[in-house]
Amino acid sequence: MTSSPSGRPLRADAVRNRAKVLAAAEEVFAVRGTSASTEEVARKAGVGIGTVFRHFPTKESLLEAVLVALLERLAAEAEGLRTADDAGAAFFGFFRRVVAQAAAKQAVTEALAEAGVEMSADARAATGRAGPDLRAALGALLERAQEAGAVRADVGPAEVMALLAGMSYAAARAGAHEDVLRFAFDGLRPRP
Amino acid sequence: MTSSPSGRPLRADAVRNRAKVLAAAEEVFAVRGTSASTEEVARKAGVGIGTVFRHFPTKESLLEAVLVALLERLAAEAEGLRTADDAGAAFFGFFRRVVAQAAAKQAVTEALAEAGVEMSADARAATGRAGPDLRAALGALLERAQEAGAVRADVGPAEVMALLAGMSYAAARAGAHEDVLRFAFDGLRPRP
Amino acid sequence: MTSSPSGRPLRADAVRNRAKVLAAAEEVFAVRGTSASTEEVARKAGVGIGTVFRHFPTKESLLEAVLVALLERLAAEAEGLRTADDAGAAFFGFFRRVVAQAAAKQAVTEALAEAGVEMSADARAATGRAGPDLRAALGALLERAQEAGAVRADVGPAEVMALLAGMSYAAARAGAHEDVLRFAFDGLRPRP
Amino acid sequence: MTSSPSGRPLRADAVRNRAKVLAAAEEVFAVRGTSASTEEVARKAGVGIGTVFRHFPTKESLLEAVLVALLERLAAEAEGLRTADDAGAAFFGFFRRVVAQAAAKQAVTEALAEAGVEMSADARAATGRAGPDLRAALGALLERAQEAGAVRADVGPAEVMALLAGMSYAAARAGAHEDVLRFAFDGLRPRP
DNA sequence: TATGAATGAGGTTTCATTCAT
DNA sequence: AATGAATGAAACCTCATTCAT
Repeated sequence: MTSSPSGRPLRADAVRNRAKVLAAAEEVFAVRGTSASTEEVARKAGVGIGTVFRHFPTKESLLEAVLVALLERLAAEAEGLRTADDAGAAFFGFFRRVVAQAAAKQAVTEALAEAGVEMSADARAATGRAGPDLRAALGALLERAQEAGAVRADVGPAEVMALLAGMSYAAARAGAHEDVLRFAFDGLRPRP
Repeated sequence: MTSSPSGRPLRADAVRNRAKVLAAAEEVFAVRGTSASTEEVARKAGVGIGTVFRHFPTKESLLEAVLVALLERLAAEAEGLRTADDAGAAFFGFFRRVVAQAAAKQAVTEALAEAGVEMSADARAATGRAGPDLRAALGALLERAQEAGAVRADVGPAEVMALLAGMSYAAARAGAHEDVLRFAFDGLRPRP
Repeated sequence: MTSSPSGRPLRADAVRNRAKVLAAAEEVFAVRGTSASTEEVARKAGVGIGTVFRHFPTKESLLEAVLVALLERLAAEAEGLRTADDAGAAFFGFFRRVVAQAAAKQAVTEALAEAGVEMSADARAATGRAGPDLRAALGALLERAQEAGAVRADVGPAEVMALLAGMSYAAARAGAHEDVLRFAFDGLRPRP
Repeated sequence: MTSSPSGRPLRADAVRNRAKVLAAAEEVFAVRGTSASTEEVARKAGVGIGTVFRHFPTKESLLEAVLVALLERLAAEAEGLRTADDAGAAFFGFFRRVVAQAAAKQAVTEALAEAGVEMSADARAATGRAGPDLRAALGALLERAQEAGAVRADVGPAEVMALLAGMSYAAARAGAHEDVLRFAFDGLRPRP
């Protein structure tokens, strides 16, 4: 899972440092935006600037890694809800939690957008399996919720992803909260 | 309205230059993102870099001016719909057109987010009257649509602004279109 | 002659600064080798680092400009000797002076090598007309010296350029002087 | 002869590694120039970067070792020709072969220049016995060639070394070959 | 007023060297 | 002894901003 570009497994301390750098990057980019300097990431991680570049040879690759990590976390969370008792609650709850995270971490929104339906070839390459994984897991939640009658039948996973990205953006930037989600959710429910 | 930083009215050619710079900035930032260089804006406008900084003393002030211009345009459009015959069509049509614009110009999304409900003091100072103007005009459209029974009564202008920003973002980044708006609009309609 | 990339003539002060930078670069690279830093050149020239990069957008382009300047100077010198009375003295004297210069400035040798007979397409593009100009001027000197019987008839300009480059290198690095040129010159004279 | 920096004799595998590193350095520096990274040498040698620095504690010491190895090889070759039948052919043949090698490996030229007549104290310390050895062996070839009447009597070993370095440079950089050597050799032959 | 050359802080990236494993 | 991750100084280059022309 965590292996060097040469294919060999990383040394234990290298793994630790890689994780420290990634965590620091996530936080710094969330707070300061993606234009924050790599040097600040290094400082926050408590490592030398050279260490950051050993693990992520360009700033872009570091940004990508942050996105991938976020997507993987979300996909895992969705995956865990696949067998929940109440399919509707699982679906809407997941949606709600993603948006809440986005309100705290701007990067989440960008990650969602990148993972979105019609990705560019570049973005697809960048996020690797993480984007498709999330879409698949979300698709499964959606399907079960539809079967349970909690979500209308004429919605597709692509539309849900787009709504998710949009609501996350709104939460992060325009200060939207529960109030706004109410309407979005009503739009997804079967018309009475 | 168009006056130099020193407060004096601008000479005719200075007014023309200011407009040229603004138009160029709008295009350059739309295409290249806000990290495009001021120099590129000057080149596109066909003026010297010094001229750009004479009219907009910092890059940030130039970005703000672009936002304000966009907001003013949207507010004017909304204003023009205030007396439309079909209040529901006016409201949803305006929403749709804003999102369509956003799909083409990323800056629109950012402008909407900045104009959003609970703006920071900084942003408020930056966008001046443009944000409130848009919110007021949109509020009027909303109210009339609600009176006409086209939009549910428990929505406020703040929520609409947030939805607008979110859907614009989704359109610009995640490739969402009409398909997604369908659900958002259904969420805003009165429950049958 | 000295014009900006955009084709317009440079402002007077810009011309002065360009010359200062070029002179500084010549000296710094001569003393410290081509791996000397661009910052040192800026310091020596008494300008900011940004100024160096405004005139020469990459370090490579600065190195090229130094080479070109050297080649142009040599070509001009050779050109001036075209009508000298004693064609043999003109030829050998020029050769000698070039080697003496090379002993002081390492860059001269590199310039000669770049200007040499079978240049790569890259180098040709880099040195522009400067290399061919020098070869042409040197060729003229050679021809007249051959007609005057001072140089053997079976030497071509390409061989002379190669000898020139080689002797310059020897002078600069291995400390060769007049003693060594004696033999090289004897090799170029008609066999008695 | 091959001992670690600490003076102790090396283990057999350490000797092998030292040789691997040296061979890799020779090739890498020949192809990429002396600014190639130490890391690339390590990669080519198939060892870790730490191993390179264990054997050659600075990059400069590695470069020196490459030079010394080249000089030793040339000195050995010259040594082997000391008793050749045709002293003139031996001398000129050796000269020719050195130049041919230099055309392929830039480092040869630098090695020759370093080994040249009036070395700096630094360079002398660096190349150790290798420079003097080559000069001595070349001097012997020269002397015998002079006794045989193949080379003029007024040339000294210092001048020959300088010519050798210069012609090697010309061969490596300016693409000179046999054509140019003809004239250099004629310059060394007795005037008829 | 308009121009664009000059400035220099700051960003990304490389690499010789050190040191824990 | 060998490894390769960590280090950080220093390189190249960009760009918002200032200022002489």
